[in-house]
Amino acid sequence: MTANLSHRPRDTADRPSVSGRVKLDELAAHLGLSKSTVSRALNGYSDISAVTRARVETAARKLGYRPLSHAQAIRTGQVRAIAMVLNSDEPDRHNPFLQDFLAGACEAASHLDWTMTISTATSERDTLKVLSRLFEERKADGFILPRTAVKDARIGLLRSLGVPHILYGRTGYGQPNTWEETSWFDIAGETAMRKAVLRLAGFGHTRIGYVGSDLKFNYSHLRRDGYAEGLHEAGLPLDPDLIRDGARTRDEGAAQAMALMQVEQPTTAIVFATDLAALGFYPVAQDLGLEIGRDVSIIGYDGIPESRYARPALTSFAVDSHMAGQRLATMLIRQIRGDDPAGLRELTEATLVEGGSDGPPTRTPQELARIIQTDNNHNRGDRS
Amino acid sequence: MTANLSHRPRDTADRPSVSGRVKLDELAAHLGLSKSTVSRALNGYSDISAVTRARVETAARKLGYRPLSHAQAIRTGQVRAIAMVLNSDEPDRHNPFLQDFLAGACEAASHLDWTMTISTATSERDTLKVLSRLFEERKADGFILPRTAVKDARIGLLRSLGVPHILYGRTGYGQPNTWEETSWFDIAGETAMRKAVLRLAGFGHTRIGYVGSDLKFNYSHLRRDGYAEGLHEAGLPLDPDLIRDGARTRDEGAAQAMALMQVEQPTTAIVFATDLAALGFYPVAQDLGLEIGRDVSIIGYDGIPESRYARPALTSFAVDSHMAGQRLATMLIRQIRGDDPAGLRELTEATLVEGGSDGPPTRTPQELARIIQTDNNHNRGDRS
DNA sequence: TTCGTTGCCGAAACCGGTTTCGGAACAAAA
DNA sequence: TTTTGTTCCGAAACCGGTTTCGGCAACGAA
Repeated sequence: MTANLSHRPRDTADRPSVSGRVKLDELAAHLGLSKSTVSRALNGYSDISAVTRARVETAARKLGYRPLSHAQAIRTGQVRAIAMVLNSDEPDRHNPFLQDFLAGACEAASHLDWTMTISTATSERDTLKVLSRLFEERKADGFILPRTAVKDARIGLLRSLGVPHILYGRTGYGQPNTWEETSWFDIAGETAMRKAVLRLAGFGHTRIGYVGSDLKFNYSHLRRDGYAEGLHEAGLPLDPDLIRDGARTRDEGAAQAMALMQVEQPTTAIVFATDLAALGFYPVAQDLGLEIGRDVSIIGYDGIPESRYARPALTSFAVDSHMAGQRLATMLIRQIRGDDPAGLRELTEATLVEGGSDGPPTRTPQELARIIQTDNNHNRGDRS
Repeated sequence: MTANLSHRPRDTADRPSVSGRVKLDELAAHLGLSKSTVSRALNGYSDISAVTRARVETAARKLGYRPLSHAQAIRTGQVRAIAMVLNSDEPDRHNPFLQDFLAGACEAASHLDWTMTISTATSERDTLKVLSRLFEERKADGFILPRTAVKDARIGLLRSLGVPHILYGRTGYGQPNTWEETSWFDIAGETAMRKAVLRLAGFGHTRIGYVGSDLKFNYSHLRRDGYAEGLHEAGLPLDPDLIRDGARTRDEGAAQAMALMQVEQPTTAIVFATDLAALGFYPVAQDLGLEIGRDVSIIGYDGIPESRYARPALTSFAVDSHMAGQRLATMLIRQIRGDDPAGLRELTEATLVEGGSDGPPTRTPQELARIIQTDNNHNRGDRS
């Protein structure tokens, strides 16, 4: 094996390197230029003549020259990579949108010749450690922070370290100006919730319940506000008993919805902060003897694919994860390149996707209560 | 605040650098050693005395020294990163397991102080380009190739480039020794399919259908073989009419299953190569007036979360994506570090998760045909 | 005492790019 | 003709590590 090596002729500069890769040296030698000139030509310096630049560029393309990113990084300090740390601790972590989101982010990053590195953590504290390590080793130049919390330790850490970052979601609910200089991208869940209430009120519903999500996340507060605002606009009273929070999963959504229905005056409609919680309501409704879309109307939020396959299909406000990933990646890269973080903010809206899960009320709360009472006795213990 | 700085004596090497980061130089100066000694001490060279090594290690820990990965890479040629390119073109790309898989892979990688970079492509050709770029710029030292096809262009490319890679799934079905020197990790879908048939046969079914997946993927062939083998072991005849291939999505699964039922002699049980296809059967069964688990038995494969929430819950062979990611990452890193690829192979099995979707047959094919005939007329055109 | 060894460390080259700086060539102004 | 600018490029420093190589002590053996 090694015998080959000793027999090999002494290499001259023009010959492609052993590894097959063309190096800057070799490209320069091929062109009869110095490597500094070639480098500057490729990086758009203005002290290179137009003809030389053109020559260099065509030669680079022809020889397939591709600079090693880490070799560039050692001088420039940038690895041209952004990162995201997922918390695999969450109970609702089975996010079917992850691939869409990543596709959007990677697409945008690739387009600018950047890459995306991801990592996972098993807790909030672990997340901070992973973020630190990733940046200290310069595996990434900046971070996308998904699932922002009301009080989010990640933001403080990265800000104190001076590391570029962008939030997917706002933060600091109730503490104005907390995210003064932070850039973010978000989808206005509050607007969707407001519209959901108005839609239901437009159908004629007057008792509209709300099942919210984990209040540690910022979006939960905003969506609840949107629900309240919708009621206000519709001229309906805000009844605290109709608000149930903390439904993170399907089962928790089912439990909270159940709590709204098994009372003297059940709601005729429910707005869910997440599709997952809304989907949890389907078996519950069946057990209670209620037909979704007729006896009781529900609206969800997220637009997860499963909601399209529920029967009836769930009316929901769909989020464009692909676009979110794309915007976040481009905005983050722009920030790393020097843009002012405060200027990098965007708020978009979810789009309503109509299903068959909502419509005009067909029952009064009293009638619902009666159905639930009788039917619940029948089916009790029927399920595991 | 900054006043402190100006009063400070002209800096000797001991002071931490401006950026806050401790560099190897500074660590060495702090210790009164040369940086080469410190580097060798940290990298486990044998020509460093035990006491010196210990001193270096504690100092490094205390000062929080963390080498820049790209600075190391320039000399070592390794960036300590593995990558995976997802094809976001697939119709069944909404993989709820992605996060589990990534978590497993990242966990294993982090444990060895490696990282994971991901990218997406929009077609098969695009995938090849992305792989090339990623490796040429040395964004990664090796690749995990998910969703192996029977004829997989990615493998040829990476092999010809001499790039380390590992397959998630086998390849080269029908062409023995194609993947001679390639390392892979896979879950024996064929075994699961065989067991599924035997389970159904054990229940007393004699007409067992099969709905397979896209034959361009290697696993589709293996699973179909497993189905055939199961029939053989059970002493049942293999009827080509009971085999339907190419169901990539829910809807396609529904269509193929429908084709198995709307005949003179419907099957009393169906084995699905994927849960997604099996879930597509639920509304179909309802339309046909059949109760899943009684009138017709079905078994799926994958163990996606939705199958737990179907009613009745889908009996399925569950795949441990987290483990898969973990094994693939560790095996790939081991390969990059010099292990023989041919020795790095693993085959595990999926685990049966019982739901209520299968059981002893309660109808003969003739009875099923009659039910379907009448009920189908009733419900025709009932759905959008 | 002398001559290898061996253990341990420092100096310097090296990796593949980027960036600074100075200077040659040439044109325009004095 | 000399001076002053421009334009454009090469030499060399530089980034922060890793690796090679040689040398100095200390030690044991002759």
